Amino acid sequence: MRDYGQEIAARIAALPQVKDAGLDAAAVAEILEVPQDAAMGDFAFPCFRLAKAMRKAPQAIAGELADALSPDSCGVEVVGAYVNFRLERGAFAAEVLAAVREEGAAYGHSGLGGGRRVIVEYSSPNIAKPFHIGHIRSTVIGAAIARILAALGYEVERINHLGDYGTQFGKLIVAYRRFGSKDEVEAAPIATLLKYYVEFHKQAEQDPSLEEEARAAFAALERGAEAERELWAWFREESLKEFTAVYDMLGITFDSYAGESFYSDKMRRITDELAAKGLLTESEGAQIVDLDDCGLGKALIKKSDGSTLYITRDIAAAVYRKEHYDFHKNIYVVASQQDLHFRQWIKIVELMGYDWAHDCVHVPFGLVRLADGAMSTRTGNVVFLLDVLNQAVEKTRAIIVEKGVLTDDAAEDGPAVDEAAAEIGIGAVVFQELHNNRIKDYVFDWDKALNFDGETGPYVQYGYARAASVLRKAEGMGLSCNNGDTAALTGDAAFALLKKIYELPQAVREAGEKYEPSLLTRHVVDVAQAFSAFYHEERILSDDPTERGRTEAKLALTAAAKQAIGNGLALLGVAAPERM
RNA sequence: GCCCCCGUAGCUCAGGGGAUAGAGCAAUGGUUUCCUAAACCAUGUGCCACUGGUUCGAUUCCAGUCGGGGGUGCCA
Repeated sequence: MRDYGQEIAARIAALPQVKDAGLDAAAVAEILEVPQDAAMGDFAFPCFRLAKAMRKAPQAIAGELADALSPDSCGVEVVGAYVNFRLERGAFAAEVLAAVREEGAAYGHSGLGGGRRVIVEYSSPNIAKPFHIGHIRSTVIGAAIARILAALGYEVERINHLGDYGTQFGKLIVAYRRFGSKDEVEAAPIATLLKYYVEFHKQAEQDPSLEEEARAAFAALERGAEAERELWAWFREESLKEFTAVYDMLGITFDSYAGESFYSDKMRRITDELAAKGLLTESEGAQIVDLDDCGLGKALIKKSDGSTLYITRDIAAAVYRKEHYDFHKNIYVVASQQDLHFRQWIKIVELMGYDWAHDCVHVPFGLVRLADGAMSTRTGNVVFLLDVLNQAVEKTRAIIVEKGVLTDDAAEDGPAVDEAAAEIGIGAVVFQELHNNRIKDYVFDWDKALNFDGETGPYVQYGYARAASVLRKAEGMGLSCNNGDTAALTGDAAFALLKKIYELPQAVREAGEKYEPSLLTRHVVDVAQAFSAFYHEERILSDDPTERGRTEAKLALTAAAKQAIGNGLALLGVAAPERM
């Protein structure tokens, strides 16, 4: 597809006045903007920056540039210090529709990545603890980033760095030995293990020696003690079963579940290497790397009892991944709380002499709170993800039944209502998670989570379903959506929609470059809003033979809007129902 | 104490040197003999936390202040 912004930038940059001012096409493209008010035009070039070099008022410069440009374009006008450009609407429509039709499900994708390998680590729950609403963030944001990068032509490796190691397992082992029961665990693994975990902390408050005992149990596990190892493996296996059910609901997959335990035998090498490179020093009986000079404090590598900490595991994991995958980028979708942790270990890897330290990227996100305070598995103040998903599905089912369209329309499909309720309800939860800047903290609110009006997943899905419905009817009427008279698409609503569709690939690219799925989510909302406005403003279907060319052009636009919305939703991991 | 992030409409949030600062929710009014009303249209609100600096121009960049959150050695 043509890049209109680049073309206009090139034309401006070719002008002698602009050349003399020292601006090349890339610099002009950087300055060129899209006016916030569409009435101003489609692209705008502000002339303020030329004022110094040309020693003239910006307004005068704008007039001069417009005069120089106008012989080969009719869509140029001057407003104040801006040169505004207007696209030729019919030709633009033909260009965009052809591109979407040709690229289909790959519209918005590109070869930017050139097949370079990128690791995305996400989700990474702690085994033996249930998924709460806080865990949805890494899971859903990470999966979206992975899909977006894959669409941009990177070879993506998805890693679930399971929290399947550490002192917490010492706690569980101690708890299980003190008051656990095998039957109870097997009946409901995560709920039971969580109960033990909570009970452990309650008892540890009375008897602090339990903490010591737990540390000892983990130290034994790390040494490879048979009994501890067996219990640990059992806990891991049982809880993984339950996680898989949630991932299935969300449609999320991984290429590797190599978690912390996977690196348990790869850490000796790291601590040896740190010592050999003179980075390790002893302090209060523990081994540390002193990063005070970089303003990063002191990083604890090895505890005084000889066991390691997660920073050592992260370094070992990074070294392993570089050797095993030879990544171009190694991306960690992990809460912003761990910012210092990442800055510390990435700095340590750099000090070890590995220049690829700079290819390790922490992609942080803000935390989820409840109205009555921080969520804590330990104290039981939690909202479970499964409950949220189920409630969203149930509410959706109620709406579907109330509306009745789906039950009548697709009664012969039988499970159509179940399927749609799942797609829409879960889609709503996922979509909302991807709607805001990931760095923002937020307070979980049931009413908001179950609101399906306005800028929400169901709103976007509804636009998609309506487009699908129009296209189904058109097919029944023997109308095509593959051609038509694009002069029918020069109305404001149609043109606004075309521009949003045209901008989708750029939104995908920016979302990938900034690891910020919300940029894509917002754009998909824009496309859906533009389609809704178009749908209301202009009647699409008509059986008038003299109107056929115009009707088919509108159908082509409807098909393109459906494709753009569908492609965007697919990258976000939200289903696109054909009916709702 | 020190470090990091955030502060924009009643609420939830976009925007991010430049043309009158935008959406959604909530509120009010309107739109269905017409392609799905989970929709569309209309109406109102802003010392863009504060103070200073850089700039032709700052809500946007820089410094400081205040407010909120997070982190800050034997959890992850």
